[in-house]
Amino acid sequence: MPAPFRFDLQATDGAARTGVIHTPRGQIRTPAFMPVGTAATVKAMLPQSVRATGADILLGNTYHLMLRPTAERIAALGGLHRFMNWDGPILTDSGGFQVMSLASLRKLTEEGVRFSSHIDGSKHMLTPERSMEIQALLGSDIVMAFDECPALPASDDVVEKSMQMSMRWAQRSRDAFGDRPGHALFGIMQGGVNKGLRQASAEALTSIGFDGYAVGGLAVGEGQEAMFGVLDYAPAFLPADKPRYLMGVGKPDDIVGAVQRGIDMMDCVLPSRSGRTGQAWTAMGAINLKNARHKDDPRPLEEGCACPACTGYSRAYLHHVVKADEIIGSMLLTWHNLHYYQQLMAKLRAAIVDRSLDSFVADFHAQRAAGDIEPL
RNA sequence: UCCGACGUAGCUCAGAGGUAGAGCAGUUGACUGUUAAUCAAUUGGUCGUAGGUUCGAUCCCUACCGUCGGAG
Repeated sequence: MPAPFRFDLQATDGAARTGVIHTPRGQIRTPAFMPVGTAATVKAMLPQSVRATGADILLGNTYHLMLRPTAERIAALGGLHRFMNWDGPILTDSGGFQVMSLASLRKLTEEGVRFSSHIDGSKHMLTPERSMEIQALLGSDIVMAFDECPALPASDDVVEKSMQMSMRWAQRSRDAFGDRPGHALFGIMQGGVNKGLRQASAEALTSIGFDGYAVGGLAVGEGQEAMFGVLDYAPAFLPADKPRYLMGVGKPDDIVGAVQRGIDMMDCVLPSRSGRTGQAWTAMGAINLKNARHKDDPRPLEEGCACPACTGYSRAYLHHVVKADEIIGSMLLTWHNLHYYQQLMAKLRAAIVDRSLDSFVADFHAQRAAGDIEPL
């Protein structure tokens, strides 16, 4: 009998919360940042390295894995955890985001989404039921309801129609998910930047009942101010005793702002992707290692950082390997970025326990405002 | 020494009788539920040198210099 999925809230500071999500595969300390491993790998990282940065849980992706190598193949090979050699919890996105990001390849109906594979053009149908089936085949610990994520800005009319369909899909996802002890199903709130629609979406979801609730449809073009505007009210529409997951966010200052507003979980490709494109995230802000000013700089990327990139290499070396397209450049910067993100989450959790979040956030912004150390 | 080909951006090369382009490199920017080791922008040139023909030459002609190949 697997341990039940459970969220224990431990402390709050203002709207911010810290706690632990218990799953049969381990605990998730919240607020949590979840590295994205779309195609059964966090790019440029070994799973044990991701673990070493402090990650408790990874993301996988229904859309990408159903196309390649296929959910059935992963199931036959023992499930996604075994397949990718990660024994901690995995959250899988339902494919809803790809409904938007691959818009040119799809046809959307009430039934679901018919689309052409971006890999070989083959035709596929993704529905709430099929998404639940795929995520079950993968063995996902936290399953996301199948939704539609409209790109913003969009008219209220478009956002409302989309949200209402997502709510019908949420019910179908709930029905199809069934009873799977030890596995959680999260609903996804939509509604764009419209408070009334957000509230209606939250009510629809809570009346269905989920193990956790995601705030979807943000960080899709609306800007930070508008996103924070939604987060000023949206988390309070959701049950306090369930995890709240802000999907696809974000930059470090987005994360800090989201945590302040009551978000418990986040994921983003940014630390891993920008690690492959030469950008490092530090307490002083973003540093582009491609820039020529690092060419002769013997200092570590970030003084005091315990990651391999900072303890073993100079900025000059990181600049060199990034410019030379050496694989270790992607490895080191991704590692640093994930480490930085996880350190940030640990500090946020500690500050909430101490009820010192406001001063932590003030320091966070002051350090970034102070900017990079002087070039040599 | 002779014959031939070629000398155009940092590199590899297009190009056309009316004063030049690409790719890469360089320099920047972007990246938010990953179609991404991706994408975008952008700085570089008396077109080997000196003459000649022409209204006009980098393009045609001559010489020279250089590189490469062949012959001896």
